[in-house]
Amino acid sequence: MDREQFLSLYRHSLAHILAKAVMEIFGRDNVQIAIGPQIADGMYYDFLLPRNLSTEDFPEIEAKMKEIMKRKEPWTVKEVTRDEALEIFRGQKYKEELINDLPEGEKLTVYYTGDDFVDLCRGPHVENSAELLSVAYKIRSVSGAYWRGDEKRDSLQRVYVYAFPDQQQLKAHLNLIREAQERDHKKLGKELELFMFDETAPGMPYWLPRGWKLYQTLLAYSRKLQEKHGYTEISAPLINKKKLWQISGHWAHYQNNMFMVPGVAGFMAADAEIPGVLENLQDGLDETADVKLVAGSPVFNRDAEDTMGAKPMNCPNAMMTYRRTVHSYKELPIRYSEYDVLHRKEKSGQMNGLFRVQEFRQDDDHTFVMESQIEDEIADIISIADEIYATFGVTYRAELSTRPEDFMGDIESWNRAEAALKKILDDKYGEGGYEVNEGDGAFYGPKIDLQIKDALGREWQCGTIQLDFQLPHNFGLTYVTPEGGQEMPIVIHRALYGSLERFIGIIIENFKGAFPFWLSPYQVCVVPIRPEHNDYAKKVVERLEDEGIRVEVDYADKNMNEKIKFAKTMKDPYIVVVGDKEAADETVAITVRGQKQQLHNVPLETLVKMCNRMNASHSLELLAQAPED
RNA sequence: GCUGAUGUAGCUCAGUAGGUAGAGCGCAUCCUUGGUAAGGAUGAGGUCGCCGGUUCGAAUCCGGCCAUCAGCUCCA
Repeated sequence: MDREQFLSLYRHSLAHILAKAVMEIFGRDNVQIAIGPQIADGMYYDFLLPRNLSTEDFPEIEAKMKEIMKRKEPWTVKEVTRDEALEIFRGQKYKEELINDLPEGEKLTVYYTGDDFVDLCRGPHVENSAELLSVAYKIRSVSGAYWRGDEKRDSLQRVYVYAFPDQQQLKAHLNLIREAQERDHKKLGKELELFMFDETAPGMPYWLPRGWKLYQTLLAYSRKLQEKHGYTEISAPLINKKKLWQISGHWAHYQNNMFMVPGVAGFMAADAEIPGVLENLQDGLDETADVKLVAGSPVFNRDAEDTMGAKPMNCPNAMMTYRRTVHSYKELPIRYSEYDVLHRKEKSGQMNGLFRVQEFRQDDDHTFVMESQIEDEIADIISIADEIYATFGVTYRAELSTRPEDFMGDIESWNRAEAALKKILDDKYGEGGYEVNEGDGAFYGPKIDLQIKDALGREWQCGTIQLDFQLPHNFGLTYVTPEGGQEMPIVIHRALYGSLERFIGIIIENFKGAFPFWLSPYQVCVVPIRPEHNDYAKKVVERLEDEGIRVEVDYADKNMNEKIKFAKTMKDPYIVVVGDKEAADETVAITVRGQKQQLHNVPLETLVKMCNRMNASHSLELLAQAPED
């Protein structure tokens, strides 16, 4: 048996033990058991319980599991028919549902642990609970989870358990988690003074001076790259009247995710009480409240014509920009890139540092093409993606999502578009070199998603390339064909960083805050040893700044160790110390981040050359010695 | 939105039989004039997330709200 099979065997078995333990603690008639699969670092089991669990329950459950294993009960497997299974699990509504959903005639297996616990399961399992005694496990957490992942169905309690073959491996895993916590971008963002949040603007980052330098560097890189590929940048209003959102379809489909500036219908002439006010439209009609309005209060009306919505996406305004004038087929493709601020209102509990915010920018683009240009254009986009991701040292994989059932447009266009996308992906990654999610595309067109993999092996969806037949239609976009007729262009939406905010969160964790030279907020920190060296330090700073190198310096009259400590805390790539010797020779002493040995007697011009070289090549590695030439 | 948890000085955190708060770092001032990660002394700094309740008295107990974290669901 290989490791994978072994892991699967005892993790599944342990899930049964967990379920049995919970049933014994709460009484079997008070517990509805759902499902208990294995996951990457252990397993979980979902329960419906008479009360909510908390961390205080963990020791009792863990002890009960151990107690059950110590009974050394035999496990027996039994093949049953559907009716027999329904009899066995009578009263367990989730099990009954699962059994009823299995295809007619399918053989079912049930596993008994001792003679008082049985679970529906494909197996295989251990033969005796005693085999599990050596396994290391620990309850990780409890969280809410919906039955079958559907928020309209029962809310269950999911008990997560770490499970490994032995204590050592469990410990190693806990260390990996600690490593991930150390890389946590929320923690590093604070330490490195990159960004902050305030409760008055949930999910909306404040970019601090250092973080903003990083942000601007990313933008500059994207701009420069895209300029080479024929992109032109635009900027458009952040809020538009509801009319625009009605045309684009956001008013009907995305309103709950939009920040609104409601129109004012007027002001209350007198105090009034309005009964039957719903807190949330989606909550149904059961919970209403009375709302008191005092005289003079404005009466907001979201349905008023002058209601404005903050844009959650750039597309509608890009359509407006295209529509400004008549376009010839000769102009296409037209590529409008933009980095405007977007707002998306999230349900509370969805925010997560920079990974999930309510205000962000994308490296967005809308390219207007003729159908015949799709293939070349997307190949070009992918070549940009290759370059960007390689620059950050991350690998990625592509996923194709195809026509859903509720698609819009004619099926012929869909087929041709999907064939074009497939051909590009086949050429690029080889057949089968990418995943296909049948029916997972947006209703307005098929899409390619790009998932990157970071230093800890975690995957993130960043890039997305989507074809759109719907918006050009809604906005009545056309171009003039060679024959003088009118044709609708197809729009390609694409972003490669995805959101700058999320991308920065990812790279903070990927690099553990020690950014490549070209990306570092400050690239060089100059440390004059004594105030009398400030003049020379200033000369060094000016020389570097002339070259566009980001430099910080501390001229204060204090111990140089304090200055060095600050620069190291901030993970500046180069710390340049200047004293008597350096001032006399016009050299610098460089401390390279992550390297103990310092570089002495480096001519100032050599330092300039080193910095320029790394900036030009966007290199991932820090030059750790002065180059020969 | 759901489940669990958290919210004390700028930061990291102590502080419960309920009696109006502490440390380290950071900051300010002075001394130290220094060659690669914390020199020394003194000092300032807190409506204990917000609102309400219980109590003679609440950082501490109870309720509501807000924000954040780990997940679920959704997503860039």
